[in-house]
Amino acid sequence: MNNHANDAPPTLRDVAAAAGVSLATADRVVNGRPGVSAKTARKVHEAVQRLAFRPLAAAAELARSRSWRFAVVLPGGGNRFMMDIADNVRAQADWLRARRIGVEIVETDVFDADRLAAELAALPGRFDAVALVALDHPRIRAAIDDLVEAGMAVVTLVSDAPSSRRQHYVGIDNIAAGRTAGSLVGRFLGPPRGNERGAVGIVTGAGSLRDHAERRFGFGQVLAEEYPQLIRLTPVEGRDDPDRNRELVRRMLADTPNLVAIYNTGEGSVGIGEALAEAGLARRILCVGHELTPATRRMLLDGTFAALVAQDPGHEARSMVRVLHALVAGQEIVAAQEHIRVQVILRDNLP
Amino acid sequence: MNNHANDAPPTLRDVAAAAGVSLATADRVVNGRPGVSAKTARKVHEAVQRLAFRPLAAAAELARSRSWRFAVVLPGGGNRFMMDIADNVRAQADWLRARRIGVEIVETDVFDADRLAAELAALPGRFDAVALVALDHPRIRAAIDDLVEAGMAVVTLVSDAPSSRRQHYVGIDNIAAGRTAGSLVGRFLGPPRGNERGAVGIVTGAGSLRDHAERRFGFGQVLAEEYPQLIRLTPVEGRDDPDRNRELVRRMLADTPNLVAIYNTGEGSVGIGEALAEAGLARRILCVGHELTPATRRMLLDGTFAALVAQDPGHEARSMVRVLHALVAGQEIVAAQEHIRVQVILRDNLP
DNA sequence: TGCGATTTGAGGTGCGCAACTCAAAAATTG
DNA sequence: CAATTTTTGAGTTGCGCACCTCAAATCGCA
Repeated sequence: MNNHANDAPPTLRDVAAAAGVSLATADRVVNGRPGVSAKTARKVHEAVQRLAFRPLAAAAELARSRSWRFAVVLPGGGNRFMMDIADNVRAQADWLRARRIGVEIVETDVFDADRLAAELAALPGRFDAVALVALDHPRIRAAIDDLVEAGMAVVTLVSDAPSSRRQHYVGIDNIAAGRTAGSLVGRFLGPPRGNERGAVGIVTGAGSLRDHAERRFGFGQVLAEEYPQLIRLTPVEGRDDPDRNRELVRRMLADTPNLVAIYNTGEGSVGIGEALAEAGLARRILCVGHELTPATRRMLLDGTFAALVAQDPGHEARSMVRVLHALVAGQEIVAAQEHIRVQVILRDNLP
Repeated sequence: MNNHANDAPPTLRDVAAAAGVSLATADRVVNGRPGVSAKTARKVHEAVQRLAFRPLAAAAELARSRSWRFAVVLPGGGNRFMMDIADNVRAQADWLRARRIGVEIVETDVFDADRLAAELAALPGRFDAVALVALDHPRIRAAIDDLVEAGMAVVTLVSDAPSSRRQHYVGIDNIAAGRTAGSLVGRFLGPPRGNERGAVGIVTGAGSLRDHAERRFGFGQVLAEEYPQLIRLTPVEGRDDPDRNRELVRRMLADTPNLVAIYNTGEGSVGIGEALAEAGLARRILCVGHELTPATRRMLLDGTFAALVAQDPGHEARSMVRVLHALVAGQEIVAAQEHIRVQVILRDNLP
């Protein structure tokens, strides 16, 4: 199926010759510079098509000789998953250096809209592009739009702000993630036994982050549609904090004798495991949570958690950098490569 | 935590200056050319460390001005998953051209060891590197070792030949994949009801491909350890052919009144779905299979299959090319990026 | 026809590195 | 010590492209 077996890839010089124009003109057309008549431009474009010309990536990059500065705005406060992302960005240091890309990680309180907005407003001029964990808040949306207005490339990370003008979102479909968790809970519990209706507890981080809200929504959807025999308890907010989660689950266990499962939409699952262990109910109440951390890995192995719904922080860190680079350098984004999967992790397919 | 805020990355020229040697000497050391005293080499290495020097990828690639030819040896015969891999390789055409990499896809009968070995023996000279779906056979192992001996980079794809000297394997851990399928079947079936012991049918492709054998092994392991109440039927071989599989499952249904689940280690799941539909047993017998194709996607959506264990052919195609390129160009392989995940796909997290 | 505006060609420079040559300097040897 | 070998420096070339200048050619229009 190969057309031109002729090995050496064509250069811009070849294109110019094939089009019957000078190198300068071919260059003007290919790089969209002005001062070329429509007719000549067409000749060049045809030659590009015919020869399947692609500028050699290395030569183009070298000649352009630009360097880039990216900012990555992450929530501070020891969130394990966010630390994983930061570590994975740092792990790319060599790769980034070799491409003249400088990345600065900015830690901030993403729950404080004013603070985050101020942080964002300080970025233009100092950076060419930003990735941020977005808070779904009008002020943040406006701040993002201002960044785009200022000519920066902006991508959201992990939690999206779809109504803003951000160019790209690096993260999972959180409704699908919630639905997946719902299906796992429903199927793992199995068909109802007799007339007893089991109750399912929902532990969540905070109402203001879009990702958690979407997960709750997807989870509720599946349970309502497919497993109507299950009673969904009102979600309790533990702000991703293990200690708060422990306390909340203690109370949940005390109040709900028919509790059969717990779903945690966010971090701090270890608190849930502790509360269950105290009550001697580990492995007797089905638990499904999110994200693979040392703590959740342990609880998956010991059976406290039956499954995790996860996204790969390494993939996200690499994808984010690639996307930012493609955006600022005007390159194409390989959609399939940048699609972040909703992973189901059982004890048996732990990475 | 940044050390040298000084923005512009150091060049080899800077390294030479810092080490107090000439550019030529610095170049000799960095590129491992002979004729440099140990003492001088040390000085240069120290300067490289101190300045955190990395050759600019674009400049190095441009200067080397080499082109590469890769061969990808895939099984012919319309296997959907393999076609997906081929398509994903072709989809990288532009990316590959821009890096002077030519890829040729070679279709062959990987089940025929002699034919495959002959095909492999013809590669040296014409190609710099090979990726192949390996048959676990002494003759193939020898053929792979010959390729490596001839100086080619060799990676196995999808099915490994660990005892050969191939430099890398691009694919999933098939034992883990089988275990995952086993856990899904066990958990989805739920606790035993009364004294009835359900039977689990196993449909497999062929004994000679290592990937299928490993999946059967992992599946059997989990069922034996965790779900002893389930009876495992003797695996039946359908050679990944839907028609054969349909016939085999027809017979299985006739012979096994207590059949509760079917696991297919390979392709051709659609035949299983058809046999179940004929018998009016779709959605009543739990099915778990492998790989996401149009057919399995449909059966996942209509509930015939409860889950799929999958690997991402796009990821594998891209990873394979990256790894081959890194191997021939002497670059580093980013292990985390190249790790292929064992994915669990439910109706809710379909990509 | 002649004028100015537009289009095109020719050529140069630099990006950072790999790879090479040749001569000079230093170290090693008999 | 001289003769040799080893090490080092200085310099060149080319990779393919982006980006620039300047002059020549062509065009449209009055």
